[in-house]
Amino acid sequence: MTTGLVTTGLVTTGLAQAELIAVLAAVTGDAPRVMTVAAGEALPSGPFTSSHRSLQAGLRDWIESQTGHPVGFLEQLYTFADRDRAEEADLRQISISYLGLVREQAAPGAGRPEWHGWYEYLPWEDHRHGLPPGWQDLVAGLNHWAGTDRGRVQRLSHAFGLEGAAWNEDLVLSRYELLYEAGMVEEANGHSGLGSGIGRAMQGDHRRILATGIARLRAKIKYRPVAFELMPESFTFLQLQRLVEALIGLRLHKSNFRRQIDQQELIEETGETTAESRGRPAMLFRYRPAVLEARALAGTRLPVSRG
Amino acid sequence: MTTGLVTTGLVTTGLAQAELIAVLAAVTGDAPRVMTVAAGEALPSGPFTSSHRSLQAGLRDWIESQTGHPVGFLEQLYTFADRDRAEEADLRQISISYLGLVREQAAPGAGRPEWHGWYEYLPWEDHRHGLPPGWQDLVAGLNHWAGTDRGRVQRLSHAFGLEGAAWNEDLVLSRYELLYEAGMVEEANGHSGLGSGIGRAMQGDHRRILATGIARLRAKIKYRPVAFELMPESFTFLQLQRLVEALIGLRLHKSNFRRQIDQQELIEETGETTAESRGRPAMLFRYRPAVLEARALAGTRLPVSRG
DNA sequence: GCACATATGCTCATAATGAGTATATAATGA
DNA sequence: TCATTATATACTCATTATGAGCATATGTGC
Repeated sequence: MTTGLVTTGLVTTGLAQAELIAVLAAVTGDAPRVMTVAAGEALPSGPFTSSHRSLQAGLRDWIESQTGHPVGFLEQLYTFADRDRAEEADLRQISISYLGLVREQAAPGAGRPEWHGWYEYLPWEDHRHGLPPGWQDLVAGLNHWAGTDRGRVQRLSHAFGLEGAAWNEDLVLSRYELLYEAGMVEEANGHSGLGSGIGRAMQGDHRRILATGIARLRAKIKYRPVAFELMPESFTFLQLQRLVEALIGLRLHKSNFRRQIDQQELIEETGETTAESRGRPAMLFRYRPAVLEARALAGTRLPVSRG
Repeated sequence: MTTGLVTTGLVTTGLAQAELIAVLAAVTGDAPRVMTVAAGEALPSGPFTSSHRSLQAGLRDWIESQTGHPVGFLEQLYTFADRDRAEEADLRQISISYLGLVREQAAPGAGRPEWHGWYEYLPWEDHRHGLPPGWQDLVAGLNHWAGTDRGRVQRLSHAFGLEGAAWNEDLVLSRYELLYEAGMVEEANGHSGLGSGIGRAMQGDHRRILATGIARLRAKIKYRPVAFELMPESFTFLQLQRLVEALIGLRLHKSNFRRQIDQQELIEETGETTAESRGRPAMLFRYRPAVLEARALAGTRLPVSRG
């Protein structure tokens, strides 16, 4: 193959150590969870070679064997190679990360992978009940770091919704990176282990990868009906709403949420109802996969000229 | 590091051959272009090792040395590893692809990389002047392939805007993949080289990667002001519009486009005007990078409850 | 029956969008 | 000079989408 990059002396050989890392998400009740290993301190990962035909296929098989449930949705997140911890000189570590959605969590029998709540690791991301605990300190710490630096102040305002800016739930990664820069997460200080940082730490850059996965999911849920990958077969409107709220970390307006789902015609009544809680029983719905592709990619935001 | 993947016998070693592939885009007049090597038959690529601190930094340096212009925007696209052409058994080929935006194309002196129009490779993607040439044959070929298969017919309708469905400019990759499945691009037939397929072929899966890059750019332009990365310092409204039209392959409504740009406050007048063409001279504008982050991420499409 | 709780439906002001029309300002040439 | 042409810029208006609040329906528990 003709390559342009070689001629510049950028590289000599392309050998690298390849690794897969998975952000596996599930939702239990109103708690979004992620699959972990190492007692909740790492995302599941492992080296990658050619025993499977494709990255995706291998990962899918593995996840299904681990969780006991099929992976509805599996998407590549990002490939990291910037680590300083290249163990051998001239041999690069490449980590390919994936986001997967699982309908239910496996029974945690026999030392199997554990599931932990997202917001243990990123507590500042949950705004469902107003400002999350520790918010004052967090903002104070960030402001101290920013000082009078115009650029830093602006980045903070934008990412954390300060000074009149609105909170944008999608900016999960920006927020983590700012906290890292500000030295307010444990990982930034070489895992000093003093419990000094905000939220529970993870090994290496795994918490950063988790943030990448959550950011992707929060963005995706707005134009693709991925939420149904996490729901049971039939569900009520409120269950669906609670799930979406759990993922994006915000409360939604009830009847407007209904209206939006309604007019997209993504779901249909099963005919049955629930009588679980006290109030009026809710109708049960099921997802209509037939229209999946056709709808759900609505908003273009460009003034396209028709005719 | 504790790994979960190892225990399942999925892998034994993680050694792989790593390669970088770049989709570099520029726009000349109203023609979007991509940088190529090998006489227009391949995207620039090369092996990757650890002589640079990060993937991104190395690629950036290299691009700037090649094009003579700084890369305004550089974003990872996708990592491919599913190729069957693993040259050595047990040694995986991993290709990490990037999308980069360049303001001007380099002077093509001395056998340097060439720039070619996107739509040479993907002619069915340009709908600025109505249906592109060869559209009838393309649809006929696809329909022949689909036959009476419900699934295929629906995928075609969705991706190509047939049977009442609207054309969605973002579905570049889906369209290429359908054409590949239908055997209507040369790459699907092992590069028979008969000129049998639609559009100009590329080596390996490079045309697929190009489609991935265009898809990403078309999607991104709707919520991030990336178009300015391709514009000169000052420009008129119409120039900006023509550029966006070139990228998305559609015509836009003039005054609505103005209004949308206007109310986002992304640009400001320079005070000068052009007198290039016959009509009334247009005002010149410049981009306002200060508000870049703050605006431009408008549409959430979720009924968030405020207060 | 009554209080309560939840589900579902309706209204309404405001904003965003798609489409079209009107006016302004230049070059060009009879 | 002055109509013609071409482009730029500014308004208008119907339709739809969105955010917010209120009203009604239908169950449980006592």
